[in-house]
Amino acid sequence: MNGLKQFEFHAQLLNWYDKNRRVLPWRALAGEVADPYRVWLSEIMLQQTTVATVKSYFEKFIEKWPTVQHLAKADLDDVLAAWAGLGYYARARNLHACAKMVSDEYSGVFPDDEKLLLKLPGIGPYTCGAISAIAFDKPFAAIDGNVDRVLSRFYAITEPLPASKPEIRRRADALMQNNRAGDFVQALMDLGAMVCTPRTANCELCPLQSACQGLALGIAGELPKKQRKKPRPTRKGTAFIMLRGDGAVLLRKRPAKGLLGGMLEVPCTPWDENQSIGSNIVEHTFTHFHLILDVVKTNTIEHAEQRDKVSHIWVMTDQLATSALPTIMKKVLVKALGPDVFKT
DNA sequence: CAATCGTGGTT
DNA sequence: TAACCAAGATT
Repeated sequence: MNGLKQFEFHAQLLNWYDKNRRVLPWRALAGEVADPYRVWLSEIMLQQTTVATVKSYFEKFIEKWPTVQHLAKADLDDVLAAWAGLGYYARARNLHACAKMVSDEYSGVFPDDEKLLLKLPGIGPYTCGAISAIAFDKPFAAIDGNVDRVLSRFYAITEPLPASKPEIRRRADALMQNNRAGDFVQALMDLGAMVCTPRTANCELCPLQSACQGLALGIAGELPKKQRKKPRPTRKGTAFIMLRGDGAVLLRKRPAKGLLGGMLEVPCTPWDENQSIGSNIVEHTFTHFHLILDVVKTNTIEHAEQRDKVSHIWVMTDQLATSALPTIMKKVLVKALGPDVFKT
């Protein structure tokens, strides 16, 4: 970007954004400033999660809890139940904790100071920047996976992620201007989502093509470089289905933190790599391991009582659809009770 | 810094 | 089809 005439990155990208504006439930109309509550809620949901998946959850949350105060007053179990299926359940726990802090310490008004935003649970560097720019129109960068990719290509950054993060951060900060900060950060992400995509750079469609260093060097499609991820081990276990005479099924609550923290589960043996199991199985892939569970019906409660008795609860099967059950446990229950148990 | 933490879709 | 990816945060 040191040619005779500096490439107008900002203007070119915003022009493209205006012509390709996407309508999303949480996005304000042109010229309007968004509601910080909706921006925050959507940004938390969108962490490592696709737009298509988030839409229905966002609408459900807004309907159930129209303001941050409503959410603050909710029971965590209800928030977890509404979040069920969306994954990364620490987000739901932090969401609720953050709502309470905003409600109690900031009178229900999200602070527009980035240092204060960063202190709130679940708000890290990306989400802080996104809220600052989108909700408060402040010139703070919001660097997500899209921005990593777009800027790695535009500046031909060949150092692999995450080592290249500091350079990407410097580049992104340098691009921010006071004018239309929220639109600009969303435009950069939209460009990565719609044009400069992971497998295909689509440079012929890009408003930045004339100044893209990756394109000029013919390496845009190869960037950003990343280090390979470790292979996932396979763990196994047995899930015990216990049905009561009235049609209730025995569940238990998982510990408040860690994997599926605070969510409900069918009582299980521990999940180990060396368990031997039967053949009535369901499979599920988590971020860092693959799981195979054998689903066994039993009448003896001893299996469940090996661990914490206090957390066990009986749930009527017609209530399962609105319970805080993660996807793996829905698979287990469908395997044991049939697909109709989650029909509304 | 590297590991942990879900799920569904795409190639 | 196995790998990769998605508007990351936390420890």
